[in-house]
Amino acid sequence: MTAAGDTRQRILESARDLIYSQSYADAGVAAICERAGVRKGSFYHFFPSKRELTLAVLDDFRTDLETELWGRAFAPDAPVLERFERFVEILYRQQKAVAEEAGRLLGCPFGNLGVELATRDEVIRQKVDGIFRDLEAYFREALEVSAAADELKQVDTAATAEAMLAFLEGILLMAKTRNDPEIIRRLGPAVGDILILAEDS
Amino acid sequence: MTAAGDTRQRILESARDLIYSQSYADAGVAAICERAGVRKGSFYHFFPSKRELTLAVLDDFRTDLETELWGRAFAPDAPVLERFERFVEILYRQQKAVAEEAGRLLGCPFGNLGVELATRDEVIRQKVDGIFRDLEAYFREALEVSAAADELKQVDTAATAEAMLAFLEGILLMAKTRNDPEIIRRLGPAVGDILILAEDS
DNA sequence: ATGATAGTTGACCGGTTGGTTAAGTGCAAA
DNA sequence: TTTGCACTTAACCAACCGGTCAACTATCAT
Repeated sequence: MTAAGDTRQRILESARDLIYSQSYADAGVAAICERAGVRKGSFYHFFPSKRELTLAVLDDFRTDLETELWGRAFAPDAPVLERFERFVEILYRQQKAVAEEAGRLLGCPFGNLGVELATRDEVIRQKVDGIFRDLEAYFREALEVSAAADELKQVDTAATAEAMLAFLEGILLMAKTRNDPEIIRRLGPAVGDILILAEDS
Repeated sequence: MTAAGDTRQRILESARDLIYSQSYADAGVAAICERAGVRKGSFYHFFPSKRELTLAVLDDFRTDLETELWGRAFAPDAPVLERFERFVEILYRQQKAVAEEAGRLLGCPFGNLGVELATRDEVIRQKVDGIFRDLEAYFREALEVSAAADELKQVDTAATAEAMLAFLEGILLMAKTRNDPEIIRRLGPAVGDILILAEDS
C-alpha cells in the first residue's frame, strides 16, 4: 500500500481519459504515467502490460456506464418505450457534456476500442464483445416485457436488441465523425422503429 | 514515368490493404513500402506524408465502393425497398469474402478511420464526413422517390437517410467486434424499419 | 550527344514506443 | 530491532516511428 494508496486508481483514470479522448495507439504509456504523476516503473508494478491496463479501463467504463446509463435508463419505473427514450436522452446529454469538455465528441469507448483493435488483439476484441452482449441483455429484457404485452407479433427480442444496439453505436460513430451531438437527438428516437420478427411468426 | 509506371498505384494498394486490415496507427510507412516493393524514398516522392497517403486511400475506397456497392445497389431498376435490400446483400457478401481472405471481418474502411482519427486529425475527419454525406445522398434520393409515391406521410428524407447509414455503420461495427458476418444478414433488413417524420407533419 | 527531369536508392535522423532493471524507500509484522 | 515485502525511482533498452537526404539511374526532348 502507498501512503495515499491511490496510485493504481490514478493510473486507471489517466488511461481512461487519454485512451478515450485519443485512441489506444496514441495514448502512450509515458503520457499516461505523466498525467497520473507516476513513474513508469510504478505503472508496470500495477499493470503487466498496456493491454492489461486497457482491459481494466474497459471494466472501469463498464462499471460506470452500467450504473449511470444502462441501469438508470432501464429502471423498471417507466413503460418500455420510454426507457429507450430515456437511454437516448442520457446518451445525448452525456456526449454533449464530454464534447464540451474535451473539445471533440468522443463517441462510445467500447465501440472506439472495438473498431481500433478487433483485428489486432483478440483478447480485447472478446472483452468489448462481452460488454456489448451485456448491454444487449438490458435491451432484450425490456423488449421481452413489451413483447409479452403485445402477443400479436412474434418479436425476435434477441435480434431486435442487437439491432438497436447497432443503431445506437452507429449513431455515436456518425456523431463522432461529424463532431456534432445533435445527431444523437435527431436520430436516436428512431431506435423504437426497429423491430425484427421471429422466423416462424 | 517509371518503366512499369505503377509505383504510386502499388503504394496505394499496399496502404489500402494494410490500413484496412490493421489500422492507421499499426500500418507503418516502412511496412507499406515493403509490401509494395518500394523504398521509402520513393514513397515520399509520391506522397508528402502518411496523412496525404491516407486521404488518397480514402478516395480510392470511395471510388471503388461507389461503383461496386452504392451505384449497383441504388441502380433505379428496382423498387426503392428492394434497393436497400440489395445494398445489405452486397454488403454481406463483400464483408464475408473479405473476412475469409483476411481471416477477420474488417468492417467499413470509412467508419474505421473515422473512429480512429476523428479526434486526432481534423482533415481526415472532414474527409470521412464528406464521404458519409455523399453516401447519404444516395439513400436520400431513393427515399425521395418513395416519399413522393406515398404522399400521406411527411418523411424527413435527410434524417431518415442519416439514420439508415448510422444503422448500417453500427451493424458493421458490431460485425467487426463480433467477427461474424451473419450479423449483417440478420440485422440488415431492419434498415427498412427506420423512418423519421418531418417536424411539421 | 547532351541536359533536364522523373524516379530510385539506401543510409540516416531525432524522437518515441512498450517494456526492463537494479537500487532504493517506507511501512508492518514478528 | 530485524526481516520482508509493497512500492517507488530513474536510468536504460532495442525496436520502431515518420520523415529526410544526397547521390544515383533511366528516360525523355532537343
